[in-house]
Amino acid sequence: MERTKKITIQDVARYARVSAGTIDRVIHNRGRVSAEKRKKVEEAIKILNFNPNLLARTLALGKSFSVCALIPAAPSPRNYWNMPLQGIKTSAFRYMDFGMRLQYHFYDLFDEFSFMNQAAQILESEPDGVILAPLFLHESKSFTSSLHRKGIPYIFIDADIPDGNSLSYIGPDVQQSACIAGKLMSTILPQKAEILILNMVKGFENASALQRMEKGFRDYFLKSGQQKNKWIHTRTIHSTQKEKVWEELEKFYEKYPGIQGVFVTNSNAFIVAEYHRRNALDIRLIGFDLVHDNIQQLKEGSIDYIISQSPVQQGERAIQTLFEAFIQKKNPEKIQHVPLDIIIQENLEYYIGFNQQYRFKNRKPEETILSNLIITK
Amino acid sequence: MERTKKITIQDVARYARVSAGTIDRVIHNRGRVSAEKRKKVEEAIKILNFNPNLLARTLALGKSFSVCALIPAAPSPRNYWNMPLQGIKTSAFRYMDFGMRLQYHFYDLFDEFSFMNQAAQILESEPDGVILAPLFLHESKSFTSSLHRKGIPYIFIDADIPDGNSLSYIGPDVQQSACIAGKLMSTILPQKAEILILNMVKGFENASALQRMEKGFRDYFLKSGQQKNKWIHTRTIHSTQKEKVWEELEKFYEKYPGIQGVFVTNSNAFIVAEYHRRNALDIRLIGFDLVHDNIQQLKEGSIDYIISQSPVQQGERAIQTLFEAFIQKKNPEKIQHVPLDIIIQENLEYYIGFNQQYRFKNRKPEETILSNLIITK
DNA sequence: AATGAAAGTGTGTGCGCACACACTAATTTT
DNA sequence: AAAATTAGTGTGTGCGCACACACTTTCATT
Repeated sequence: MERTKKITIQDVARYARVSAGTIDRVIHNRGRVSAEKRKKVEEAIKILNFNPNLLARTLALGKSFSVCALIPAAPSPRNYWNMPLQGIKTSAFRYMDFGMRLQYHFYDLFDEFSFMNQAAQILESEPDGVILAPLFLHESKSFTSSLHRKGIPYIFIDADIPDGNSLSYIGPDVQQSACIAGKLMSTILPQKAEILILNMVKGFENASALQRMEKGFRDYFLKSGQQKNKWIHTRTIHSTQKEKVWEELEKFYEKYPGIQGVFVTNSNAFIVAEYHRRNALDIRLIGFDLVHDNIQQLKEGSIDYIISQSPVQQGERAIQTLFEAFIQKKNPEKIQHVPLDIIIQENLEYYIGFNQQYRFKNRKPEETILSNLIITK
Repeated sequence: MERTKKITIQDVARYARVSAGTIDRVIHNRGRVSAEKRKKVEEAIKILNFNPNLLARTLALGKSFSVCALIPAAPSPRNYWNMPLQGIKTSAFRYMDFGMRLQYHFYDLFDEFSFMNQAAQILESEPDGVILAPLFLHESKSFTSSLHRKGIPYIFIDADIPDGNSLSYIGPDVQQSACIAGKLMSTILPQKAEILILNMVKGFENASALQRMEKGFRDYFLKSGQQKNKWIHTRTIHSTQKEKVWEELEKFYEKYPGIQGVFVTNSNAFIVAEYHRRNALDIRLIGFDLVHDNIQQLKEGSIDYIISQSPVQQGERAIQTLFEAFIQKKNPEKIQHVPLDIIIQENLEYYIGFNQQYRFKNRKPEETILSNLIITK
């Protein structure tokens, strides 16, 4: 714990034989510096390897950055959308003293209007940055173009809308994750098999993601030369309600009784798993995301593989990216893919434990984040 | 970017009708405060929800924390040990302004003496914290007990030596990772099969880890009721030299020609993969860690699965943990398991890409970290 | 009753930086 | 040629905190 010294602006000033003010002008390109001294200063900075102290800078500026997160509401603590939220919360909490202020805006997964509503609120509050999960394609596009017009940077998480204007996309490579699903499916099915790709969406969601998902899955079998042995169907059920889905499944299985494997393209695999279990169907099942019900079904063997797309990390990286952009003036990578984790019964506990660590670290952030906020001007 | 205001020590002082100095005394338990005022202050802190600004505090203290990392040297950039190092570097860089000073001490993976040598140097420099990969059991124990005596906290990464004194262990659950290997192996082998667990160690390494590894692997087959159908051998080759290993392998395969799957318990699976390829042996292979040669062999199909134990993250979390312990006075979790990633040909690219992000973010940290260091007292 | 120590409290300075302001010297304007 | 700009530079203050120090009050000691 010794007292050490980094090069400070004063050291540079002494070395260049000018005052700290001049150094400051050079650093921030504020002009009002003669060419001669500017050169001297730049030299000194280089030679002494001066790096402004981020703490002092932030403290002196005393600015704060408001960040809005626009994500689906998690109706229960077990819901998938709690996980990115956890990541966002913990990370934002960490950067609070740096002036990061976080506001959540939740929308109803099944209600475009709630999305638009919240989006409008965000636009009104004129934040410095936005993190959003663009589940509704059309509405998201409209929202982000408004943000772009206002010069407010935004980050997509979970799903991408490649529009060239977003600060970054943080999430899985959809096509790739589907390809992994294909590989895993092929390891648990016989040579010849009939497979179902099952989409469950309420209605008007980001359809291109579904297409890329399907492509990735089919591509695996194509690339590995199995397409002749695999008969792959695709079905989209426009609901995520248990009864409705079961009904549709019943119809489908009646028509295609030979199905041996199902790939569910979102986090609702457990609904299918339950159906299989109830009807004593021996069908392999692969799905996404470590939500509670999926975990249960994996434990009981009704789901074979779960692919997890680091949801907590997505939230963390989003905040981290904004922090770096605002405070450190970094230009982030346009695309930040997150690890895709393959979960089976045997490693399940460790992923759950890992998430709990996050939950633990994050005991009471929301009060502290918001109650401290007093806007003075 | 508005100007916002958090509760400051002055606000609390006004509220409690005392001076800032008194608040400070209460916060730091420095005594010299009457019971009456102490109570008032504590109340005020609670009511106003005062959280000292970490930036200002760090700035005012001006202390720095020296951290020593004791890990194996990475002879080439492709070496496994570069990955934890990357994580350590980037993370330490991030906390530089908080006073974190990092020093690397590398030891030869095959030379206990170099370990002891470096360890002695560390003890002499009396750092505030130590991160070490305890590959040599005996030497590590001796080193950490010295650290303990001196009151220097230390963190194990990669492998654990449960001694009750370490600040934390950050790494995989060895037994669990082996269990996953078992599961994966069982998906790619026929019902009845003969399997080899292959250890490759130079000599006097942390043997308990090997034992737990073997136990985890065998346990899987036990738990899943396959032990009667699987004949599992264990061999330990006391070398990691290609020729030597090949020689031993040849002998072994001659004796047991029925081997259909090999599980290599460290990052040297590629050596075995090459042997299989050269001799056109159709043997399934599972190993650890995304080192270059393993990646190659996975691409070419000579390795079937690679289990990766988030090496970069290990380094990051280690630094992060020390930061939190020093700056935020947090008590870290004693055991921090990292995610175990299952890598196949199809998701390989994404893990590599992910690592490259780190490498990119980390362009020139070492100069900056060390050259700024001037110890004044 | 005088002295001193100890307990209790407030003030002032510095951490490194950003920025407003004051000041000087060199131009330009009239 | 005097006045008014403007370019170029240094000084001072505050961000929120920790800590040294000065100061006041209390109470034991002689």
